[in-house]
Amino acid sequence: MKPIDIQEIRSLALFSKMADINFETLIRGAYIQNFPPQIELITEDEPCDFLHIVVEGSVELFSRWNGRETAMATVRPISTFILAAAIKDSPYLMSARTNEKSRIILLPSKDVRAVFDIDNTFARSVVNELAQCYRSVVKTTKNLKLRTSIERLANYFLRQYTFAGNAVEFELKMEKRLLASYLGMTPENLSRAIKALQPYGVHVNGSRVTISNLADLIAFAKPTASIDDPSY
Amino acid sequence: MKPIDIQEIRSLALFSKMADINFETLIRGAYIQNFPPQIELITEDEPCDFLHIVVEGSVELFSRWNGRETAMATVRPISTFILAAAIKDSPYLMSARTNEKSRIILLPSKDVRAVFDIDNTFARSVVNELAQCYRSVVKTTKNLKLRTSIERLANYFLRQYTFAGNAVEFELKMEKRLLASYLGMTPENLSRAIKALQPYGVHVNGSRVTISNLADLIAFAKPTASIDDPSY
DNA sequence: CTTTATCCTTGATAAACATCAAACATTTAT
DNA sequence: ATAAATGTTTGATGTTTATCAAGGATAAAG
Repeated sequence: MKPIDIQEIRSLALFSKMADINFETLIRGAYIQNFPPQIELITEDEPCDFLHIVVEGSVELFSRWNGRETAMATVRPISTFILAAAIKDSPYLMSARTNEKSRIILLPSKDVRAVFDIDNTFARSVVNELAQCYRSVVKTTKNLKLRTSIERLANYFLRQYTFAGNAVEFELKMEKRLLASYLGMTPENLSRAIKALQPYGVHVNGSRVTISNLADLIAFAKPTASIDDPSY
Repeated sequence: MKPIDIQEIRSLALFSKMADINFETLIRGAYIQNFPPQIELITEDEPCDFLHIVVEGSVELFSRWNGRETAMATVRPISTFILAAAIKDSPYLMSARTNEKSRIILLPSKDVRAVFDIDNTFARSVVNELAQCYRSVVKTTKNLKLRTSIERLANYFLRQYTFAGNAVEFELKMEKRLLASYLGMTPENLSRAIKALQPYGVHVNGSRVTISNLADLIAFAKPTASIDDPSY
């Protein structure tokens, strides 16, 4: 396991512009922990004690209601999660569990709020991060309400294609049942949705995805920046 | 039509704490306009020129994709909308239209960003507003992914019951077809969902809703703060 | 390497939800 | 007040998606 590179944390957009002394304050109170897979890190409705930073591995944000559960997002290195709850000192709206062995930095949310109160640059970085998060969830809502499950899958593949550097062959980064939950469908439905995309030149073998007819897939999926472009 | 009460705007959480001189700057550049019903105020994917404040009437935020359309939220006086786009200087993610005759204040987003850059108190208010917006959309996503359409309607009625001051009789604040879209269903399906709630003591006559058996409705709807409490 | 557990797929079925068309109600405009 | 336009409800039907059960593949554990 490689050591934590504090400079890498420092260079995150959220922290890169703040005063050294305030960054020091955050780091001084920080914990770093290694977690095995499938550990529930936080539970929704509980008070927010820490701002989390995923340094290695990956974390699933999910939510439960009435015995049902749904995946909300996957957080990968290096990024923070539950910033809104930490700043507002509100209960978590989502739970989080490790998907794999993960290293997590825990910043006491009390410290985060204290620094937020005195460091104007940090406060502005928080604005940018929150605005980004907000827009991301709005895109998710649009995706859910405006598209069928097959359309959501097709556009997911196209986003992964772009993320992989316009590679027509790439690996799924999560288990299919997790992908299904993330896309708002059952695993069985995902299996069938994959089949339904074959006529558009998409083939999935295990976790390997091959797009053999990009034009057809795009014509079917009709991707749009205001839903599918993460930087938009 | 009553005149604009600047003090009322000033007292919004977003503006109440900022320096007078900066509030002046915002107001100096502001336009106030009256719009008839069904006017499209902003269109998604267009650059964000103004932060909007609804002073009278109501505005529907909605989104289009591939010939489909869905209602995302309704904005009522007095509150702002599309703050994230204004601060980030990013294109709108949603379109907006007046639902009824409405008065809207338009603050040039350039001014908003300029004041944001110099007024630290305002920047912090923006954080709070954005965090609130973010959490609100997360709740919407949970509502959509974890509940059936009938469950969403039942919980909507309970939220309105609470909003009306625990009144078991209240008026729907929007057309049913808009409510249907907001809840992620068709108008036909909403009609049937209303019927499906009759056994739980919910009766709807025109726009008048009567809850005759609150306990039964709650038992069915299973409301939870982390989805249904707007202040959570 | 074999066993065991977990995940994935498939088929059959059921539930949820959408679409279409027509009747009915309500609102708006003349 | 009346006609026209728009919104709502209902019934019939079709599509989409979920559930249940079983078999097959894959990966982890002994």
